[in-house]
Amino acid sequence: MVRQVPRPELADARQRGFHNIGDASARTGVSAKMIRHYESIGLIPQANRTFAGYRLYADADLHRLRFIKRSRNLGFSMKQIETLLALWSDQHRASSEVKQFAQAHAMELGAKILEMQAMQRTLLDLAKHCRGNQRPDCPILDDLAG
Amino acid sequence: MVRQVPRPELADARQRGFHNIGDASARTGVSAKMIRHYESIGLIPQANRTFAGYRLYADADLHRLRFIKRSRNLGFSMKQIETLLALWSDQHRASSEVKQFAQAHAMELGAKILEMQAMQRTLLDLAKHCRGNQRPDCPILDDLAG
DNA sequence: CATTGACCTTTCCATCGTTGTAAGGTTTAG
DNA sequence: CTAAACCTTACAACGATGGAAAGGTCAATG
Repeated sequence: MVRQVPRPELADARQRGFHNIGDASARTGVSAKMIRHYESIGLIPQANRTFAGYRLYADADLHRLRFIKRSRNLGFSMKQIETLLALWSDQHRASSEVKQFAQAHAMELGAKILEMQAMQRTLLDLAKHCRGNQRPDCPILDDLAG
Repeated sequence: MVRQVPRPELADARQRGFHNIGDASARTGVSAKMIRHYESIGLIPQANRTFAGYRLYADADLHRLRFIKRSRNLGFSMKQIETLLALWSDQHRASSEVKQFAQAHAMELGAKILEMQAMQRTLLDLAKHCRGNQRPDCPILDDLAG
């Protein structure tokens, strides 16, 4: 009676095209830490495990992780990425929906940019009026003080 | 034997020009919550108290709170504000020190602005190539998917 | 076969600035 | 006297990430 392999070991899984979390991290640029985190908040499905408890990722999972990574690079929040992922997997959604979503985010970014530019302008303006010498009098602090 | 007033009551303190935390908040735009927080992290000195434990603020304290508020509005971090407050109360520091500090922060802001502008450009570019109609095909998601 | 080092696991904590909540004491106006 | 509006502290949460601890597993050595 030949005993069956007692556990689907990691090496087996790898040969069948699965990746452990370190591999997945290296291939997607998402840290193992964050992969686990994304799983915990439901952004990616619960990973299959080896009998030893190691997470296993198929190529589709890596694909999803790269999608998340790219979205983060564009400044989308986790909540927004949740929406993007839903749109991505919804074959029937209208592209206008996605376009609107992207444009709305671009607007948000624009608002933040304007805000920061205003800060920067004020700062540079204050600095311009400051002698910047050895003397203590400084319009920058004077302005902050009101 | 005339009993002395057992506690310096709030009303008394108010008449002597002190403000309770709600007052201070209203007059500075800093929430009571944050005033307490700033005290806990040492950004402002521990407030005097009435015998009942209510915090009391003098005008100088309000001044300091407004300084903090304005600095926050310019995007300085708490740590940076700590430095600014130190510079503010240092009568002997050179104005060049303050100017450099302000300019350094302006540079930081500039870097973040560039980053967000790049995100925005990419997003708008993607959106431009998306039809935005009833059909499901969408270059935005295609790009995010890689 | 034993050890070692590189991996993996979970759990907890920290960051930063701000807000919310809960449970209780104080003041003030009616 | 009571109710509303204040105040107090202590704790938790947000969003995204990193770090550390304590322990199990795997692969390649000796």
